[in-house]
Amino acid sequence: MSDRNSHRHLAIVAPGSAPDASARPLVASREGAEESDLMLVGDLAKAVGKTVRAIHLYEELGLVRAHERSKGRYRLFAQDALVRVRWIIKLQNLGLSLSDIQALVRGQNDAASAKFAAMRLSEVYVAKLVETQSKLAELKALESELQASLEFLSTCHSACESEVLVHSCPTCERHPEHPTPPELVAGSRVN
Amino acid sequence: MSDRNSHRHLAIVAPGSAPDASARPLVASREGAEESDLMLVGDLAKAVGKTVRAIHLYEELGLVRAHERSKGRYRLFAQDALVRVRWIIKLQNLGLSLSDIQALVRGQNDAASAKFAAMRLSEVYVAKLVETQSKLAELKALESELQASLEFLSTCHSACESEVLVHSCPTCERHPEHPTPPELVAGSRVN
DNA sequence: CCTAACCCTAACGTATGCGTCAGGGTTCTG
DNA sequence: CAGAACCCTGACGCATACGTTAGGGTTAGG
Repeated sequence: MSDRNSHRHLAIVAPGSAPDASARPLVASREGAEESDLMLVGDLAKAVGKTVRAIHLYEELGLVRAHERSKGRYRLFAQDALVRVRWIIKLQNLGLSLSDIQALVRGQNDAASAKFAAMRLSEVYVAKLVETQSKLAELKALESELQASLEFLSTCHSACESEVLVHSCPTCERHPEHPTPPELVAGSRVN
Repeated sequence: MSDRNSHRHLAIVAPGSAPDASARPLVASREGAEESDLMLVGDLAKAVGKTVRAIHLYEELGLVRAHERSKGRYRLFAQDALVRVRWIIKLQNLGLSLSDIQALVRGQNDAASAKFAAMRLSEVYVAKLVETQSKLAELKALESELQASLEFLSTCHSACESEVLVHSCPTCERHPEHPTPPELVAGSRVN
């Protein structure tokens, strides 16, 4: 946590009309259940597990927006920025690049109606669901291969002698359960 | 497939001793069940779904080796190169970088015994198994979120009117099953 | 011998997602 | 008012895994 952020007050400047120049509490203390409305970029970053640089980048790309700026041009983020950045992170984990996300955001912003926006979003999510499911299948297959390989290799640990060299593995008879070694094992011995 | 590779013969040059300069069939036809022993880099690349450049890179990094070279310095790969490259690809899919794989290969080559090599390999595979399982968990969670989001969004499609603007979504009452929208939906509306 | 289709080496280019200065303000505490 | 701890805006740097171009041989068929 920003050690020194705990008792801060910043003056804001309203975005639309009257530039509220009067000092007003914006970033309150974090003690107990007391939660403030606005936060600095460092707070946002820490809350979502990203760096300040990353948040800056997202803003540059139009993926997040500060709710307002302090008099000193500090970015002041509202709570919904947390939701937004977490959303970005999830999309990244789903395999979207930042420019994919940029396109998605634009599509949402440009949508004439909520219904249309929902349709666009659905299209992307359907595609990603399919991709995710095939990734899942692939990873499950790899998981099985790893397990089979580890089982195979455990026999090497228990039944093989220290003098045996790798190059004689092809003629090894110590793996009754595995007539042929798993690919993850076979591949390591080729060269 | 290399369209023109189908009737090739290359003279080889032996690696160790007598440089067998006599012409000898090396890359045979691919028709029917006839399979040859050696292949050119392009054939290997196509067989594993990588580019020639990628194979070259793997060789540079010491991850694969051509069995021999033709008189004209063409790389001639044996069948086990297929096993090897597929192994490399699987390791990549498991999240190892090429230099991780390089280290792994060196570790295997340097291993004094088969048993020791097996132990080293096991260590890597155990770590990757754990990683893979947590990735699986993460992806499953994302899959569920996608499904929940799509279900939520389908209500938008069926129950929302075209005139409704996105900004009024926060007060929408059309989602009885979802008191609060899924994060993948909520995040798309913040800005 | 000619040519299409490959292959070789060397080396620079590319896209992504931040990391990392540099140079200079801002806030809040004491 | 001093100082620590942040924040701001550029802008260049970086690692990965190849892509691409350049310039030049090689193979095998016709």
